[in-house]
Amino acid sequence: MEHGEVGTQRQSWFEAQCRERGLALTIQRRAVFEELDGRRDHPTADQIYEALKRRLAGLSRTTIYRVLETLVEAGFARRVHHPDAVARFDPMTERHHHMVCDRCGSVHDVADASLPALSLPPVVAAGFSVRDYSISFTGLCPDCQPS
Amino acid sequence: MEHGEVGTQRQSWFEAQCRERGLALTIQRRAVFEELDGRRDHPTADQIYEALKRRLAGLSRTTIYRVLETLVEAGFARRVHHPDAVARFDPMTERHHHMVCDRCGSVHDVADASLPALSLPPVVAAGFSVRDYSISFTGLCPDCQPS
DNA sequence: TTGTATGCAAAAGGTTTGCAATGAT
DNA sequence: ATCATTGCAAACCTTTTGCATACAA
Repeated sequence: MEHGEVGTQRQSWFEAQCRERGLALTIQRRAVFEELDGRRDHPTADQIYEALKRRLAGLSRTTIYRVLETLVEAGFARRVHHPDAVARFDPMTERHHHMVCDRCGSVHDVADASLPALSLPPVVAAGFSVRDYSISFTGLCPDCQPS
Repeated sequence: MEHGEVGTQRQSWFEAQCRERGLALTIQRRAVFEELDGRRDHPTADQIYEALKRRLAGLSRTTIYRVLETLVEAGFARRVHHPDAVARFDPMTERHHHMVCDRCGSVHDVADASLPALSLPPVVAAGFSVRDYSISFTGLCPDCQPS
């Protein structure tokens, strides 16, 4: 399953995956996955919560934290590497890169096409096993450009 | 001034830089810089505090946060991009890369020599100005290898 | 002496935990 | 019916802020 599929397809895939792994399909899990998957802004737990609380009566922040943790453990999402002290989440689990704004902290996906074809061999330093890598570009986003 | 110089040389350089910029040379600033500069483990503010509190009677956590902020603003240190929700600091301001352990979160410097010579042209996507980049390798550190 | 930096206390965020109730299978 | 998951409340941890004091220049 790749990103770029329409929402319902991704959602069906998510549900099938959960059933396969014995993860209960709760309304909350469906909603958090759907919300995260539909965003490209690498939201925080609180942003997910704010986006869903109207729709899901009685929704708790605690649940958001726990569901996000579950999604990460199960490989449906990743934590974004970020300089600020707030956890941000990314629904893209395939290798890709980020542009992080030094001023506002926003995170943007970097289109692979704009990058030179990188095929970095994993660095196997003494005792490390390397699974993947990700490049963080730093600088200023469009909104933070000095005028 | 490059990393790898002996401590006292770095310290003199730091003090000269502060004078040049009109930054007051307090005992706390000296101590935080010295402590951070002497570590390769990308410590949190609290780890710096714990390391210094015996030596500096009455030292406050608040000061550590403020001094680290000052060091970052002045270009003496950087915030490390990290998936956890705690700020980590790095005394190496030159371009370099990291290996982040998926399990324990530890951050290790990746020796440039073990990397293919990268000379990535900055990605200038629509409206972004790119200042630098850093590669995060992910996987397991020696301590977290499955036996 | 002047103004910046520190320490304290308190507040503000962000995240985690215990436990009872709910809900998915 | 059973076990996992949720919601609540409270705790915990990290970071920030206001203000008076202390200290570097």
